[in-house]
Amino acid sequence: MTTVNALSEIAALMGDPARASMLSLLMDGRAHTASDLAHNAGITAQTASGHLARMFEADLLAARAQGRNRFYRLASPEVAHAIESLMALAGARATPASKSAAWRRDPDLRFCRTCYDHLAGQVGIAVTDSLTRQGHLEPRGPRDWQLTSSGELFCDKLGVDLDTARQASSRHFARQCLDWSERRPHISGALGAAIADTFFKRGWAERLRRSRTLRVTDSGRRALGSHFGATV
Amino acid sequence: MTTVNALSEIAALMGDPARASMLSLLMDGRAHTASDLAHNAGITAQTASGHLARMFEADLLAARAQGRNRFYRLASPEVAHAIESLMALAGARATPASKSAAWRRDPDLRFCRTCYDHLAGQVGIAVTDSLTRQGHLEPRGPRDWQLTSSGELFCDKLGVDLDTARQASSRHFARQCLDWSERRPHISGALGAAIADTFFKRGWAERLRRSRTLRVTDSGRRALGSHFGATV
DNA sequence: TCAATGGTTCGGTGGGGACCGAAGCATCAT
DNA sequence: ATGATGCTTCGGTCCCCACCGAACCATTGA
Repeated sequence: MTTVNALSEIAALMGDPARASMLSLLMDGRAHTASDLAHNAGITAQTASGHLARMFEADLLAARAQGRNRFYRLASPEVAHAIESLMALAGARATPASKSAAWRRDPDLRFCRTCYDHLAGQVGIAVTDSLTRQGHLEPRGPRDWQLTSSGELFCDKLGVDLDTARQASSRHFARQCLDWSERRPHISGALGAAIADTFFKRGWAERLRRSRTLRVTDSGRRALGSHFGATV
Repeated sequence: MTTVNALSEIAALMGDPARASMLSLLMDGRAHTASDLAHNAGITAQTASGHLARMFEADLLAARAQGRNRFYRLASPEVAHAIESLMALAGARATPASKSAAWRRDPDLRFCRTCYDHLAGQVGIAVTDSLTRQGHLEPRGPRDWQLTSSGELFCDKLGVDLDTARQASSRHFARQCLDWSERRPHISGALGAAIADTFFKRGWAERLRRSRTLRVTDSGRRALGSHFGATV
């Protein structure tokens, strides 16, 4: 009886068109802002806020506040699995993310920029992905990474000033920072800043005017390919 | 867009407490009369009739008229799987305190039950674990298993009807089904059904009246020990 | 044929919840 | 400071739908 009630409660949450629309968007596995989800569902922000709070309360969603924004994502692979199995019943296929629309506006800023003192945008994500893919970085806690021994070697070879980075004991060493354009975490903290410094020192990237936008140089593109296996 | 609407419609159907109660009863894989389902859900016959018609229209249920009675059953294993995956979410949400309270009332259900047409609960997990541990079953893709050559031998020795199982080419042969009480996959699909049939045929387990709960016989316990190396 | 039983259709009622306007807080920008 | 932006809370309206009473149809058994 209790399990039946729980079943109906979960299903009822997914059964509202607005909430289903949000969940469907979140099926891309990334985090989206509350206003993004509201706009996509065709409802006002205050209505969406209520929906998101209810789904968060039911552990369907996880939330993370960053600045003025509040990012929501699916709470677990099990949630995605349940949604997918419901979609299978309807004979519908999972919708891949259509990001072409968002890509058009301000492409340079989305490509590469600073996030305070570290790299963000597609380049920041590419660097982070490369480090994790090669086993240089592994998760430590919910919002941090830790550098593996191979990661230390890699950074030394690259010329990243790890000693200075480690002296800033008051700040996180390898922090996850959520990227607002890519909606995925990139590396920040002392290590992220040290990596960005390396990019500047070696002439791989340079700041534009007085903006956060960065220009990736030709040698920078080559470096991204050779050191990080990224084609940008 | 259309796929989102379809998702919300299916979920909304499962989101009503009365309908969820009916679906939960039908999870035993058998057919039940409309009045049976109505009584179980605690609603009048005419209300239940409306619910059943809607779920039938949405292809969640299949119906068969026999005399004055009308029997309803789940339309497909996919429906059962979707319900099971929602139950997994609901079970995860429950706090340990209330969870144990709910399960203390029905420990047998958690121990052994049918999930549509195959074994679930601790016994279902034990069988599945044994098969993988002995190398009879190995992962194939994200949600399937495949039977190894030693697995075929093992099934033959056990008396599992593999030929019939293979003839059901429209359904998955060895599917992973997430168990809501154990939170781990057990084996479903045609092979899962064939294994469950073997348990019934050899008198290792028997259905309890009007429920998904199974009783494991003494010989069943011995068989679990000798064939599957499980102490239950 | 006439009851008895199982199931469905119809009409009216009531409650829950989805929705938005307005207002209140935060954070970021200039 | 001042405004702009993102998110939330509060209050009130409105609509959908679950529910039941009553009547109707179909099958069975006498």
